[in-house]
Amino acid sequence: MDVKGGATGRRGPRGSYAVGDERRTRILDAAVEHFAQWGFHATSLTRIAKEVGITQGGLLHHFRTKEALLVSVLEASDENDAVRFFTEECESVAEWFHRLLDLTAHNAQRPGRTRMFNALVGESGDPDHPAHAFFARRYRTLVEEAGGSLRRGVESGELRGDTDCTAEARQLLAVMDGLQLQWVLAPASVDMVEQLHHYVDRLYRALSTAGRALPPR
Amino acid sequence: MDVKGGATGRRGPRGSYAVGDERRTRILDAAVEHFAQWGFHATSLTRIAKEVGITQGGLLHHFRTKEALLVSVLEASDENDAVRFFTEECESVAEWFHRLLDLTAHNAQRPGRTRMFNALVGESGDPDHPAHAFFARRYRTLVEEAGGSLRRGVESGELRGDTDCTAEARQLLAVMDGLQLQWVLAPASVDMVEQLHHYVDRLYRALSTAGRALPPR
DNA sequence: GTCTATAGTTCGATAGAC
DNA sequence: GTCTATCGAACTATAGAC
Repeated sequence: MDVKGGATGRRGPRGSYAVGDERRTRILDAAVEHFAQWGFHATSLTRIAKEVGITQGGLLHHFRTKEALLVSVLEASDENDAVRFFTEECESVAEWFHRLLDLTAHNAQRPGRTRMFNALVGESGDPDHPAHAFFARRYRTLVEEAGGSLRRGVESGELRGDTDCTAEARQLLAVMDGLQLQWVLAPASVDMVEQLHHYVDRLYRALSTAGRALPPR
Repeated sequence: MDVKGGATGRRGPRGSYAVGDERRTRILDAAVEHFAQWGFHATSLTRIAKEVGITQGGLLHHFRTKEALLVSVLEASDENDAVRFFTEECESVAEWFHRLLDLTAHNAQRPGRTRMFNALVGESGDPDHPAHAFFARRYRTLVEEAGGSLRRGVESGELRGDTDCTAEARQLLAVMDGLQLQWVLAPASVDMVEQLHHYVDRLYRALSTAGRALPPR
C-alpha cells in the first residue's frame, strides 16, 4: 500500500498521509463502479472525480493517467480475491471446493467488483486493451494454481489417477465466470452458489476415488 | 432481412436496393469488429465509416443512430446462432449435445463475433446499457429452450427422471460462455470444442439412464 | 446515397496558482 | 493536495447540397 510520489510520512493516529490514503481508496472504489458500467475506454475520469467530490485535475494528482488508475484497481482487487481464496494450500480437494463456494458467495455480496470483472474480461479480448496482458496472465496463473490443487489431490489419493487436472481447472473457472455473467444480468433468477455447488458436487463424485458426493465441511 | 425505412423495391438481378444492401452488410460486418474491440460506448461511428469507405454522415443514412446499429448487429447475428443451433428440435439429447459442439466449433471459426459477444455481454450488466434487455431476454430464452431439450430427453426416457433441467441448462450455457472468455484471451491454449466435449461427455454419463458416455454421432 | 459543414459536448492531459 | 484554465482532439447527430 504505497503512497504517491516520494512521501515519507509515517502512519499513526492522524498520520500525515492518512487523509490522502482515504481519498485514494475512495477513488479506487468509485473507479470500480465506473469500469463496471462503462468498461475502460468509455469511463470518464471527470465523472469519477465528481463522484468523490474533487475535480478531474485533482484526481490526476493521485493517478497520473487513466491507465494507471485501471492498473491500480485491478491489482488492488485481485490481491483480495484469487490470492486469498485460490492460492492458499488446502488439506483436501473437498476443502478447496468449499473455498470456491465461499469465494462465489463473497462475489455475490459485491456486485460492483463482479460486474467490473465481467466487463473488463470481455473487453480485454482485444490484444491492444490495457488489461489484456493482465487477464491473459491471470487465467494462466489461475489454471496453474487450480490445476495444482487438483494434482495434489491426485497424489494424496483423494482423486482418481486419470484426472486431467488442467482441463478440469479450466472447466471450473469457465463455470464460475459463466455463472457470473448470468447472475449479473438477472441476480434474482440465478443463485451462483447453489449452481456452483451443483457442479462441484457432481465433479467430486466423478473425480474422487471414493466416488461419493462432496462431503460437507 | 428487411431493409431500412419503408422501402418496397423488389429483389432481382440488379434489384433497386442490391447495392445498398451490400453496403449495409459491410457496415454490419465492420461494426461487429468494432463492438468487439471497443464495446458499445467507446465504439466510434466515424471509425466504422472510414473502414467501409464512407463518411460518418453517410453511415447514418443506413442506421439513424449508434444504438440502431447495435440493435441491427445483435439481431442479425443472433438469428444465425441460437436459433439455428438451439431451437431446432432434436431426436435425442445426444444429438442435441453434438449440435452444441458444432456451434462451438463454428464460434471458433469467427473470432470477431465471439469476441463481440464477450465484450457486449460483460458491458450489458449495467441496466442502462442499450443491450441489457437484449441479453437478459436472450439468456431467459436460451435457458428455457435448452431446458426444454433436456426435458424432452427425460420424457423420452433418455435422461434420468430426477434431472434438474433448468439448472443443467444454465450450467451448460455457463461453461460455453466461460470457455469463450478464456479462448479469446488465449486461442492457442484453449480448445473450446475439446473442453466442451469433455464436459458434455461427463454430463451425459451422469444424466442418461444408460449411464454411458456420450455416444458418437 | 453520399458528401460537406457544423453545432454542441465531452474527453485526457498539462500548466500553474494557491 | 486541490483548483482553474486551457489545449487539442474526438465524438454523435443534424442540415442541406448534389
